Amino acid sequence: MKIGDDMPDNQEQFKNLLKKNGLKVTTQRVSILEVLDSRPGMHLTAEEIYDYVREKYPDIGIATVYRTIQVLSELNLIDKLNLDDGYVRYEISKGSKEEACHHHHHLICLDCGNVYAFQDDLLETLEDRIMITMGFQVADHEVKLYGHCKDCRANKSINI
Amino acid sequence: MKIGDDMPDNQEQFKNLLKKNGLKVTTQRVSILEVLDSRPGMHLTAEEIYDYVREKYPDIGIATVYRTIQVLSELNLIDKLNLDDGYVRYEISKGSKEEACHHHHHLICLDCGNVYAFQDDLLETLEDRIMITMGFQVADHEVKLYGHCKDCRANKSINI
DNA sequence: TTGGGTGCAAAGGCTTTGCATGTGA
DNA sequence: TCACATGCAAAGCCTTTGCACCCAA
Repeated sequence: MKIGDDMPDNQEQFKNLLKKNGLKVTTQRVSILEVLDSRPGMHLTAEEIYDYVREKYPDIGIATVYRTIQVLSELNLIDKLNLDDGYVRYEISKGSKEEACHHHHHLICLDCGNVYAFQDDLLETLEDRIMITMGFQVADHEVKLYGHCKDCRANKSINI
Repeated sequence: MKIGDDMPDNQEQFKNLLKKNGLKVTTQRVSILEVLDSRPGMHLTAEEIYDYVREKYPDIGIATVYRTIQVLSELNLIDKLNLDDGYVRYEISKGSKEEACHHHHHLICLDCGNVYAFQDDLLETLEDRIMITMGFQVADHEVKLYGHCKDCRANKSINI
């Protein structure tokens, strides 16, 4: 789906979700979700979201962006990512209409800066072992693995 | 070792490390390291470090604390921990005089708030699998697992 | 109509920086 | 001596908040 398409399905679901929670459907909220929804896998800062929304809706204020981000986060429509660079980043939540299947585990390439997700099940083994060895029951996780992605590693070996 | 002891070994090593890097040995720097060194496993904010140092050295400024934290971090003497509560926390680095054996993986108890470390080797399996399935070579990690620690789980079952 | 939402600007809160003074080597 | 370190205060920067106006329901 191209950026800028109408995406009626997601928008309709979003509107209903807002109504269901006693929140109003506003142009601002829809525009912000649209920005995030049309850029899956991108990790945008509030400022970046603000800039994208202003392309279509120049009068929006940054405060509205922050407030909407909070709303979207509470509705589990977006996930937070903190790369410790002074910005909190957000991306559209992939699975989960009902349950929060937050995927707070990322591979961050030190070469190209791309951020990849990886499968939950790889973490399950780790969390099982933590339970066995430490008696610690994991309920949620935030895992950031820094390294070199497949593509960058391939490019490197070419350059040698 | 009690808080407040002299810890001549670590201090001496620290002083040499400063000199080796062309940095001056100052009362402030030694005091700040002492605060961290005498509280292993505690995760102190800059403000908390500032408060502890002022007990012995009331004239220190918060800017010096921030600048010294940066120095200690560059010398790999302390590790950063970000719990996303608006503060960056620091703890004395355990291993590693030479190599940075940063242990950026923590278990954070949602009940008591304690922060535990766990063994590196539990992550190795995960990182091996990431390489196999994704072709991503992990170089560093920051892993935060939130849940319920052994003690809190024990206390809970008593209370039922 | 009307209460929640928005835009603007100001305030908050952690951290960094500029600058004159202090001090370790 | 003198370059680096410090203390103070101001500034930076991201984010939140107060308030009057606006608008979806």
